[in-house]
Amino acid sequence: MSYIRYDLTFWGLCPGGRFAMNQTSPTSADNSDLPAASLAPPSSGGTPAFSPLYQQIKSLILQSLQSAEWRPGEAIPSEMDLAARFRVSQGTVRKAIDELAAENLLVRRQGKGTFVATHSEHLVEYRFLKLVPDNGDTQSEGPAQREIIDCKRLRASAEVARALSLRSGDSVLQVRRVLSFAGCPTILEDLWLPGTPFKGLTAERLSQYVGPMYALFETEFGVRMVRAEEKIRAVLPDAAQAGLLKIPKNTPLLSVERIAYTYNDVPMEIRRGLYLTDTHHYRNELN
Amino acid sequence: MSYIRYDLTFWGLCPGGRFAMNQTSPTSADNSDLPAASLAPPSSGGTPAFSPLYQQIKSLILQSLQSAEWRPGEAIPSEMDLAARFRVSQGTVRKAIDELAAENLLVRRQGKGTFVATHSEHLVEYRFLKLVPDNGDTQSEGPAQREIIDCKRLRASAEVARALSLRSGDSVLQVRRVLSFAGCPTILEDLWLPGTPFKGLTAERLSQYVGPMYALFETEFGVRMVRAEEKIRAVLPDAAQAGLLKIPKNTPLLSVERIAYTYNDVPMEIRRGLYLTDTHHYRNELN
DNA sequence: CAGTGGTCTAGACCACCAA
DNA sequence: TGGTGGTCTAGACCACTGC
Repeated sequence: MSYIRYDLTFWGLCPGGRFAMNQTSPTSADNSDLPAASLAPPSSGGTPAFSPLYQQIKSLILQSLQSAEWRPGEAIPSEMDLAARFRVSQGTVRKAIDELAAENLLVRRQGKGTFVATHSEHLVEYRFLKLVPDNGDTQSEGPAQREIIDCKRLRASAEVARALSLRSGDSVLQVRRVLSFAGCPTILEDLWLPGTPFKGLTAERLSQYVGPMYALFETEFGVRMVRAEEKIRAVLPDAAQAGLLKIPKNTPLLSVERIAYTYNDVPMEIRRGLYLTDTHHYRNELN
Repeated sequence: MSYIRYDLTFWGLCPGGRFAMNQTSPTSADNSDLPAASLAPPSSGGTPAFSPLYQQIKSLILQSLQSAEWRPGEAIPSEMDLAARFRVSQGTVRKAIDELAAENLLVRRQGKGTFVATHSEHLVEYRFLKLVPDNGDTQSEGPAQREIIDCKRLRASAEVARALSLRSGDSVLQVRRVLSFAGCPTILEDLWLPGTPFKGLTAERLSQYVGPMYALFETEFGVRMVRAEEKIRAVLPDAAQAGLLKIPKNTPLLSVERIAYTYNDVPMEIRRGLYLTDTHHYRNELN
């Protein structure tokens, strides 16, 4: 395991509370039986590297998520249990969980517990797909029909390698598929996955799986997508693309280039979608 | 003024704390000198209408923002002051402010205070504009050159009226402008504003003002945009649009239809942008 | 130095859920 | 009925800012 950023000791860099003490002269506090990674001394150069307790707790919870101590859909220990485990107050654990819930890594359910977020929850939950029908009625349209056009292993181009933090020439999986709504081809997607984490992924498994692709990644490969960035442009299709979407060549399309990340900002997927926007639109909310 | 939703009395609908009491038999608690709107009895039908104290505080703060008791850029009273004013603990005020800060209505600055968010802060802060240069360097590109093409008053079409919650035929202001980066026309915007709140807005004032348009709305008309929704499509320009952007007619463009809202989800602007995406892209983050 | 937001604790009670 | 998250309070101390 790797140590998290800043100190994990409870050695006097906490602003208040019962662990607070002189900032510049840490004493040997009662931290003999703290969780594993708590031995890095306070960083002694440059920035003070002050990290509040709840951030350290957040990092510890994050590590447990990463190491799959708790799996997607499962409940994590109660706030009181975690408070006892980390030897902090419930309020501190609560604040850590609050942030993780705000980032959609955890889901709180009153009376039941706190659960690891998952893409498999509601079968029609395409969390990262922001294309919606113009009438807004996602229900009547029903789930998308999916057709795998292609699925092959190849060597990463320089561009793909860079985006996925691989070496140029490493094995990657390339998938092309078409999504249709009400029989109408609407989305053409090309995606690239790093070969190693997705060993064993084939066109058959992709075709047979019911539910979002990210749910399959979770259950079959233990890869949970947590966050994504998209770059959107307007483009015209080439001949092959126009053919697959069954549209004239001069039809403008939305080009959506996505990079999806697992925990710790590790990129795990590149996806380039071409969206037909005559009956659908990309919906976004600004705050 | 209008009463906020649910009860504003502290009459026994608070789950815990010193005001907690039997939920079904509110007594005459010591609330003789509470803030103004605190006389609505607990709603006695349908849903229980339970609203936590901090939500009620949040609503009260929101009212003060709406009524311009504190103006954009100004500091609001300290947490302790607000706690005294509302007769709750600092922690409760803090939670209310936390949510408002998360919604970008307030900005916290440690050691200084809590401030009403504003669009005029950093001169180059186009908060709702997500178009960025492909190289990511927003600085080198510099601020956009703006040219007002047209600015006139007319009667609202049915469509515009509906989106702005006006009556068909009400006065609206229509503006067309072009934004250029490094001399290159990149964005063509048409926008519609309700006539009454923006009485006195002219092409001259738009041209002369330095800074984001939303900053002008704030300082000159007291209209603060808080939130927006966008619908994005790929389109081809018509002849006039192509001419203004100086592009061939078959250039695909991003069509970005935005509705911007003030406080309380009141729509105050429709904006339709055509974005040229050969050197720029629309950047979005998914969580 | 005083004032502000930020962190932490301890303890109480409430709403919701499942058994 | 007991356990979980949710709310509220009171009090302490810390970090940051500006006078």
